[in-house]
Amino acid sequence: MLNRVILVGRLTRDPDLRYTPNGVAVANFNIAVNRPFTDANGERTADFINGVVWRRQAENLANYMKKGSLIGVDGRLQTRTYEGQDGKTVYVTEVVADSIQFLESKSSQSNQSNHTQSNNNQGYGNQGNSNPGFDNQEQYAGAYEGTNMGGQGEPIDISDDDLPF
Amino acid sequence: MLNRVILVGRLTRDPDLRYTPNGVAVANFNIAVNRPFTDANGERTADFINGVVWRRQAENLANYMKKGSLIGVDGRLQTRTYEGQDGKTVYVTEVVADSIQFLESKSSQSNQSNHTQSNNNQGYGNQGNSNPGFDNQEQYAGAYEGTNMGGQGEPIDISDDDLPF
Amino acid sequence: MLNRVILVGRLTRDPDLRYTPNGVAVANFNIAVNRPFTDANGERTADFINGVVWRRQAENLANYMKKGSLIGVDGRLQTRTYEGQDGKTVYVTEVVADSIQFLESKSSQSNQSNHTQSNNNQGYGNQGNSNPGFDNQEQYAGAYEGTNMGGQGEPIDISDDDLPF
Amino acid sequence: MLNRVILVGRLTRDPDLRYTPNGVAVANFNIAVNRPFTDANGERTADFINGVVWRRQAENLANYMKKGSLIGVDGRLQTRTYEGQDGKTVYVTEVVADSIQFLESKSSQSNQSNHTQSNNNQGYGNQGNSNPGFDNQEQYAGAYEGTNMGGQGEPIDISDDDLPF
DNA sequence: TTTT
DNA sequence: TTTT
Repeated sequence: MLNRVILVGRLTRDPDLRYTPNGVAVANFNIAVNRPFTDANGERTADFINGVVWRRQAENLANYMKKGSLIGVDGRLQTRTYEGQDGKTVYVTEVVADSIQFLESKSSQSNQSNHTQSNNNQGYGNQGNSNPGFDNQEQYAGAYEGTNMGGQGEPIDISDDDLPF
Repeated sequence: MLNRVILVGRLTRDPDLRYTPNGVAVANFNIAVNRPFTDANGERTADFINGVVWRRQAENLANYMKKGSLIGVDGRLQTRTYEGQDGKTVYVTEVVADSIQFLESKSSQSNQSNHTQSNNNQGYGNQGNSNPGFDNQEQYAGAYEGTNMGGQGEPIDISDDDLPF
Repeated sequence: MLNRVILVGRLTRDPDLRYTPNGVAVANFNIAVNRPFTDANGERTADFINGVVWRRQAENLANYMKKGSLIGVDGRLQTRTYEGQDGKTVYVTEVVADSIQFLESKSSQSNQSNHTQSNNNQGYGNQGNSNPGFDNQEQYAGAYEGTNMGGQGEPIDISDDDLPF
Repeated sequence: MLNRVILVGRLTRDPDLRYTPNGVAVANFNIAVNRPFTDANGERTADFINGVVWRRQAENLANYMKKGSLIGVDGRLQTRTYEGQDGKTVYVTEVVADSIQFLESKSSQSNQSNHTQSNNNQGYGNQGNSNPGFDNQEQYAGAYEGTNMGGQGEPIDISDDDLPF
């Protein structure tokens, strides 16, 4: 059934990249999407939305985006439940991203310190081919991702083919 | 910021219509949106998504749709928190509908009993004018709503103006 | 870049199914999407939007939907130009469907004559396997398609696996 | 009926701001939306999509965005026809924007000359109140618009209330 | 348990 | 705490 979510927002923390036992990359993230209106107290508010993305796009997200980065997300809304530490069922609603567009590169962001390695994706030698044979149409969605390493303060869309992996 | 959700799904229960202290109608609902694929066990699964809709559309939803009805939803994704009965913070993600399209009328549904009044919207004398001066553009979104009282088993889109209130 | 279109509308004519020289199925269609408001003369109007869909979904669309059928479309907006018969450039904007949801089956529609074969998809012996090895993720999108051969006047979502090809 | 389009792209020319005889602002624009894949020749291609936006957002678009600016668009797909100079009917498909998000301000763009007044919105004394009483919910959509006059090369979302008109 |  |  029709199920489509499109968001533009800022990462509220660095993406959390992990690998399944089978070596498939998956990144969890949370973005703040500012509301177009102020609340009763005249404060601007935001919605804080959880998302998940898989495979190469997960790795790209973790490698190029960090807390504060602006991204566009095109995906589906999914729900799941799990048992909380207190034994109660917890209900989760999150966006499973089909594609993520980088609207602002790390290097175009101001408070660039880089002495802290906030990137939580270090040293998995098998990243490059953790997803062999990923040559179907879904790949194209992956190419939504753009990035920009030049720091000229401007988002650029580049193809997956141009990314360094 | 861009925040858009579009869903087609079936109500998992009758819509829950209430009124704010100021007399503004608001309906909560939950829809099952079938996933386009089967899970690991070959089972078709669904996402169960909560939604909210306001004013006239809330009343229309409660009046014309019920558990099992198929609807289309166009809205925004919002998050909020509240304190659970155990004092813990509960996180809620739900769709705030800008417009709802009725894709199947009550009368076109099969197990039509109608001896049970499952409709939980009875006898609020102020419904009709609970939203005076609602004559702005947002009204047009309201007109997304279609309904169909003839029971010919076919969705019809009609304007708010054609609805009996 | 983000590019997403979601529509619900009725086919203004039977889908036009063709095959590329390589045997890939492609269906062109046009849907009327009713506007949520009336025009200056109080008339309800519609937008008439062209769409294209590929492969198995093209065949399903042609096989199960016809003029008047209600469908949901999730896709991308694309533009192209061609040279008209008068030598002038013609600009085309159309939706390339990633997935199509059948919201009303042929059999649930009223003026069912069936003595005319309005279906323009006849006798291509190779349909069934015109797309061998179509077993990637894009397939799941295909499973958005539902159909309903029972004629009980109600849309049903079934998996591609349940379709007779 | 459901009709939703979401795009992120760059203006291919300066927005064209005009006023109706009644003094209502309307801006036409065209954006290039890069496709996520390369064509048969390995070239990256784009779709060139026409859009329209009304009232305050039209004025904001013309005042703050120019050729090359990156914007997000949330709207509806509409079609219309007109008679061409050769007497033939021309079919137009365009996006009517409900809201536009500024993802890059003029000042954050590099080739900033500003000695040419590319802004085609000059001196209409009635702009400020061309839309009296525009204080309904649709206004909030207007607040999607962000801009950024500081030139720090970073998109900012601000409320309509913060805009200098 | 929040971004700018 | 789930629809068909």
